[in-house]
Amino acid sequence: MPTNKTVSSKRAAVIKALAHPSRLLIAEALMEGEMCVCDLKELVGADMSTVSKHLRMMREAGVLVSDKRGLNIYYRLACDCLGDFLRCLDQLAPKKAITKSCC
Amino acid sequence: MPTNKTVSSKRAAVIKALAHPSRLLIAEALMEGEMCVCDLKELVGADMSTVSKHLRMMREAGVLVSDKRGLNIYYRLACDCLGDFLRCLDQLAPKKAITKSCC
DNA sequence: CTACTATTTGGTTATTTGGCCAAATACTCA
DNA sequence: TGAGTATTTGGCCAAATAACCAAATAGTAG
Repeated sequence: MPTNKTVSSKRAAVIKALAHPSRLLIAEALMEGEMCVCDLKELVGADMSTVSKHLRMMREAGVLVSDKRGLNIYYRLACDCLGDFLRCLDQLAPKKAITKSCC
Repeated sequence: MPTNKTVSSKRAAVIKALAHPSRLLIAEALMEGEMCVCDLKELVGADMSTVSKHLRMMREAGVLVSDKRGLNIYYRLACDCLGDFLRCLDQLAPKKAITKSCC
């Protein structure tokens, strides 16, 4: 039986695949529909090799699925739960200090 | 107006706060209710200073809220959307290879 | 005030990450 | 076959991360 720590590690690896500005930008764009690497390169504005490595990481984590058609490789999201999660996160307010229970 | 990239960066910073085995373990534990640092130290099994730094990061990202009572500082989750998201992620299957469209 | 407890902060180190460039693959089309 | 296009891989370097230990801080209780 898997321990709590094992489960958390696996989940964290998936979450890490989304925890980078460029990778999240890619995931957000793919919520609208599939895109090829060259489109994503334009979107991110980085070297194609860099984008390719991000995509590989996301694919290996199970977040993305790829599909080769013609000259291009198209990527799309493997799950549809991202939107709800992001909407929820957007409501959070970053804090710097420790909140005291009283005032 | 914020650009897509700016939005993604802010969101990614929040997600990053969850993208570490120990930090996710902490977040999962806090889904059951608040805990103090010393409890979380036992849970994670790392040096208290290490745990404290993880907690600080999560708090600054807005994921956790802290609350000092008596000698202890209690942490709890700032949002309740984690459970649904994790259930969704658990359905993903990590892949190594690029999937061909045909067979 | 002093000792004690819980937590945070600072310093150091080893590891991981993310970026670019250049080269290698893989595949299509003429 | 050979050129051309799309993508991945390998190498390298700078920067960020995460761990521990030791020391500082804040607050409580005697």
